[in-house]
Amino acid sequence: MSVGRETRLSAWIERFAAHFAEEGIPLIGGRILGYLLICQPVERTAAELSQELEASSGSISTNLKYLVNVGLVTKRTRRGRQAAEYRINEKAWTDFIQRKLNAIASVQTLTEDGMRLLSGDPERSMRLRTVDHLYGWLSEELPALWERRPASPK
Amino acid sequence: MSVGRETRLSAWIERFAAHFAEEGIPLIGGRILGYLLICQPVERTAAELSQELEASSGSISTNLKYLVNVGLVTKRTRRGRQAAEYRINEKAWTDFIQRKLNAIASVQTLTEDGMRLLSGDPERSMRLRTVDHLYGWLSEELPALWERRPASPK
DNA sequence: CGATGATTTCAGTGTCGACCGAAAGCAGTG
DNA sequence: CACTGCTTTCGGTCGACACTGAAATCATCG
Repeated sequence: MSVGRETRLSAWIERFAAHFAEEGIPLIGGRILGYLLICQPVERTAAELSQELEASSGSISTNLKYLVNVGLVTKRTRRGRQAAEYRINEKAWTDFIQRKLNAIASVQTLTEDGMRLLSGDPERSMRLRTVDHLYGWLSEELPALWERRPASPK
Repeated sequence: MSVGRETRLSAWIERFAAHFAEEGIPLIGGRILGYLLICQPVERTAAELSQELEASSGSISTNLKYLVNVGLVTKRTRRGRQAAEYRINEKAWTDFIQRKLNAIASVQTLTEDGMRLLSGDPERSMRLRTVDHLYGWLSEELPALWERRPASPK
C-alpha cells in the first residue's frame, strides 16, 4: 500500500529542515520554511503553522521573527484581520545564498592579515601562503560568478 | 608602547578560531589550526599544543583526532620518539572548501525532489521553482568553477 | 620487564540554545 | 468597553556539546 502525497510532502519538509539544521537554522525554522514553500494557499497565520507543524506558539513566534528578519519570509497584516499572514519570499534566497558565498570568501581577509603579520619571514609564512592563495582566488571568483547568476524563471 | 609580534599573532589565532567556531568547529580545534599554520618549527606535539594554547590534554586530544580525521592536520610518529608530531596539511584545504561548496549545491537535490512531488501541480510548485532554479544553476556552476581552481603557488 | 613520558579515554561540570506553555499584550468586533 | 481570538514575551526545562582533569593505556628506553 502506497503512502499519500501529503505524507511524502511532510517527509520532504522534514528532510528540508534537517538540511538547514546542519547549517545552524533551528529545526522549527526549517520546517516553517519548507512548509511555506509548498503549502496551498501560500499564506499561513502563526496559529495555522503551529497546528500544522505541531510546534508551540512560542517557537513559531520566535522562528517567524527570525525568518522575517533575514527576509526569507514576509509578514502581511490586513485590515479587518486580526491574524497576520506569513509567506515565503522567494526573492530573498539570492541574498541568503550570497551571504553563504561571502562567508567562505571572507576567510581571505583573515589569511591576508596573517600574511601581513608574517611579512619578512617567508620561511614561516609558507603554509599560510598556500591557504591564502586559494582563498584569494575564491574571493575573486565567487563574487564574479555570482554576478552571472540567472534571473528568476518567467 | 607597541605590542609584540607574538602577541599580535596570538590575537590573530583567536580571530581565526572565532571564524571557524561560527562554522561549527570547536574553539580549541580552530586554535590548533591557526597555531599550526604559523608556528615555527612547523611540527608540534600534543603536549606542546596543550601548553601553548592553555587547553587541557583531553581537549587537545579530541580536537586533534577530529582535525586529523578531516585531513587538515597530519600526525607523524617517529621511531625513537614517544611523542607524535602534528602539522598542518595545506593540501587538505582544497577538500575542505570543496565540501563547503558541495553543501550549498546539494540543496538542489532537495528542491528537485520537492518539484517531483509537486509535479502535475504547477500552481503549487511556483515558489519552489524559483528556488530550484537558483540552486540548479549553482549546482552546475560551482563544480565547474572549482575545476578551474589554481594550483598551489610554487 | 619496570620506568618514563606521552596520549587517549572517560566521567563529570558548565554553558548554551531550542523548545514549551502559560501569561501578558494587542488588534479588531459587537 | 468588554469580548474574542491571535501573537509575543518570558520563565523554566531539557538535551547537546565543549571542556576539564584524573585515570587508564600505550610506546619507547634503560
